[in-house]
Amino acid sequence: MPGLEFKKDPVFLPYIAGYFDARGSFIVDKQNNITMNFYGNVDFLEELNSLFKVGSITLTPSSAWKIMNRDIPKVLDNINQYIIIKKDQAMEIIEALKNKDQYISINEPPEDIDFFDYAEEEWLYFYIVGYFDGLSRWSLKKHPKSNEYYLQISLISRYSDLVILLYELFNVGYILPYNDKFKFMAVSQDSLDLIKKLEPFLLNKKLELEMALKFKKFLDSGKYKEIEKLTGELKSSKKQDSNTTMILNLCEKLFKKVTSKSKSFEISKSRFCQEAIHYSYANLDSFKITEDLCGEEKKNFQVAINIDEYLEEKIKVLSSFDEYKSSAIRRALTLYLKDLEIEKEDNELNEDIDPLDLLEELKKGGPY
DNA sequence: AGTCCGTTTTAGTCCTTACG
DNA sequence: CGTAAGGACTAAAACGGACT
Repeated sequence: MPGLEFKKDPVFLPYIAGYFDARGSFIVDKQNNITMNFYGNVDFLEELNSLFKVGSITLTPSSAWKIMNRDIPKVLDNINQYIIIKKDQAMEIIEALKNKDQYISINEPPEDIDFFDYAEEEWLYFYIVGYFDGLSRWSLKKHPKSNEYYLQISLISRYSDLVILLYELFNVGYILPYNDKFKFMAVSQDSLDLIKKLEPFLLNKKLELEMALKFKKFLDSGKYKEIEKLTGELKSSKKQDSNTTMILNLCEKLFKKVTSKSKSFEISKSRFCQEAIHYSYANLDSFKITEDLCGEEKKNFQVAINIDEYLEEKIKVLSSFDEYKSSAIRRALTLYLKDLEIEKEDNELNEDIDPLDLLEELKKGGPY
């Protein structure tokens, strides 16, 4: 079978449709602007961009090819007939662009889709390859007991049919339940067999493929030191250049407090956490004796905090009393919340301080 | 094998700004 | 002055290693 090329042909277009179903999205904003997004490897996205000659590439926070409004049909008309998961959305968008509808509503894709309905279609194979090229994850691992190295390729999807088709088409791996989804897994020999079959068709996972082939070569010749090096390279290549956002896990109790406080101050949760870090840094003695409010509770709630270099430094200092950055920040939040309560009581007694001024000050920069 | 949780990566939305 | 590019922000999903 011939390989895939960036061409508007009946092999490539179903592939792109599969890719879009896996790693694409339609977004309609408040001004009714429509955006069609593709996420993935920059080089791959740039190839797409130059093939269709519309849209633009953005690099932060993760690389994406964005096509807006009137440009969308130039891409969508090519692949619409092959789209399966986002079919309804695609039709909606096409209609809306034609009729210049006032309000566009995008519905979630169906919970369940019978992909075997398409089993007769010759293009389904390329659709699945595209889906795989978009959504699969590759990593080099070392078995903790036997110290054997292996390549692991996984793909998580809510559509069981799709996962089963992948498993049946390539005749490798196994399927596991993953929360309310399904996880296709191929490890060791299975994953090597899989990439051998898919090698000519992978356009987005070129880097991963290159790594995997190198890995196979080193494994065959027993060069384990080289494999170690490769594992490191793979990890660092995956790392984002500028990681300015950190995600903090909170228990429900603390999350609710942070949410309501930041709402009443009309600042973002991120900003509130920043304030807490600055505050704790300025009050180290009290910080040291403050407990993490979440303790052993499950930490299922997430808050995003934007980190600049100053904040980074302060977090480092705070977490030097603590095992983890996260628990240090949770303690900082606990302290800040407690002291805000006390401050509030004081202010009610002190008429010299205008609470509105205090709020303004907080919005500007807060008590560092 | 399965769970937990700190951390990283990906996805989705909003907002400012540049530009015609 | 409206539009869209692109960055900023938020949220969700997933990873990975520890532990059992």
